[in-house]
Amino acid sequence: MAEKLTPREKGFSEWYVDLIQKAKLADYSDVKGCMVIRPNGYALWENIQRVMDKMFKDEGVRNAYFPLLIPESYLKKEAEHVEGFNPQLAIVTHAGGQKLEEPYVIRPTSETIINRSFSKWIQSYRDLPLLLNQWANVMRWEMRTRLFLRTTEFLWQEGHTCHETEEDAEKRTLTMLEVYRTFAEDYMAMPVLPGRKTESEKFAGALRTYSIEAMMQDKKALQAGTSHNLGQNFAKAFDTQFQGRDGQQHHVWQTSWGSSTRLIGGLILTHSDDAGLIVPPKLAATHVVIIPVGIGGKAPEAEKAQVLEKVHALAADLRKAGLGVVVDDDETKTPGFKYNEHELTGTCVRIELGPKDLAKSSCVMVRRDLRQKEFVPLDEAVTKVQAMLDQMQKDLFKKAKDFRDAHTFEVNSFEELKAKADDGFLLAHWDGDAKTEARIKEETGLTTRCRPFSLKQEPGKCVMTGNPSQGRIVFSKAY
RNA sequence: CGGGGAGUGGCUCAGCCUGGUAGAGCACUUGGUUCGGGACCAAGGGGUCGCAGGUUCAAAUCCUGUCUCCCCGACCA
Repeated sequence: MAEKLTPREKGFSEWYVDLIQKAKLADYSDVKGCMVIRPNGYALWENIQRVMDKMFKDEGVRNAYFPLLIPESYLKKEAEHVEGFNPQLAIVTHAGGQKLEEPYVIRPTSETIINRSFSKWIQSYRDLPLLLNQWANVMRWEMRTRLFLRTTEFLWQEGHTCHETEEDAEKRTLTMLEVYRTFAEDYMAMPVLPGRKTESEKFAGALRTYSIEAMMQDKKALQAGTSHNLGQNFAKAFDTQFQGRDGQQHHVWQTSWGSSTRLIGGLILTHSDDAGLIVPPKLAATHVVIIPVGIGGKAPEAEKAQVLEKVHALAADLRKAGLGVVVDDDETKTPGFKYNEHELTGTCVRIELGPKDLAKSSCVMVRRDLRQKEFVPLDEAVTKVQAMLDQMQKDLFKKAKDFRDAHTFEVNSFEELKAKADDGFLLAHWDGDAKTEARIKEETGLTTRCRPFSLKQEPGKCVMTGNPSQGRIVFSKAY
């Protein structure tokens, strides 16, 4: 007997692309490698922005904006940086009907142009720390693209900070990594491993790169955010100096950190099922959809009016509680159609309300991830929805974490590593040699993700407290 | 750039082998009946079959060239 395969089992990639298009999150564009983010998809981004922006501000970071175009010479000032990004650049050579004397690069990231400003703004240690963030689009000409996960143009935030000491920069790097960890786990319900990247995986121009790594439902890793300690590399290239407490000139110590619309891809790949999208309540634009039933065609007008009145009263109560509520009273569609439609687009909770419920002063509630009907008295509806959303947020995280833990293994030999190459996260010892890393990738398709560690919040900063993997590094196939 | 696959109404695809001037399902429009898990019936609108050559009385179909897209790898958030 052949088992019936679910869409995800048949082809994870196809399921993913199909879901994004069916849920109306995004489309392919005619512009190669670029995507069109539709309102459903953009709503997720807006919520990510809203939450993250608040977290940044709580850390003392302020928003600013820098130009899209960067003089090519700026990029060339930092040798590793230009070498790393060169193959991925889109370059503007003509403008105003003329060939430009110096081409402009469409930003792949903004360290260089921001440092140009930093070097003008910073005079003294009193100007430090300088903590900036920008919400922007960037462009990287990738060989292969995938909706949300890797597109030629993408939306992101990039934070850039300047500090007086190396220690301050390192603390900031870790603090922002912790912000990403918190956001991923507490809001996206996506468990992540914070850790340090290897030399070969590090950001071009950085001293050290840290990342958070998540596991998707196909057991592949997704780098969901990075935080770099830039040292003085860019400060030296752009001559960003300040007069220190000792009266001497010093180069600033810098960090940069970024996360992108890729997070939306991570959200989908972590939680969604064969019925469609599942969105953690804390990031959902629509928490509740109320579907009035028994209101079509020949239903008595009085009954219909009664149902609709109750539905709108309930919607008002839920909105008053701060929830995103949609009433789907479209009479041209059947309830069954609507159930499927809202499951596809990931509405967290569905409420069905019809004459039968009205008679009992109750309603039917269904949590998106469980899809089980529950009868709830109308006067308890609001508190019940809130409890359901809380529980759903927790359950999604737990489910994802259990999945990751069940697919994380310690391996102690190359043979074992190779044998388990498709099984998830492999914690292995590694001699630190880039050649070994390259050979393993060549032979198994595995890449190093990060060397995990724990982070601890202390007043005003965040510090590394230990290595839970006993010096092991995470190998995994990755997006 | 290598290895696969595909280009036919808005979408998914059949037709191609064995040439005869284009079909289905979904979606859309109109009317009617429906409406508690993707409703049904009827009537409509919409495509010169990726592009360019060639063979032929005749090309979606055969030949040559070309472009594009998707999947797997190399690059990468």
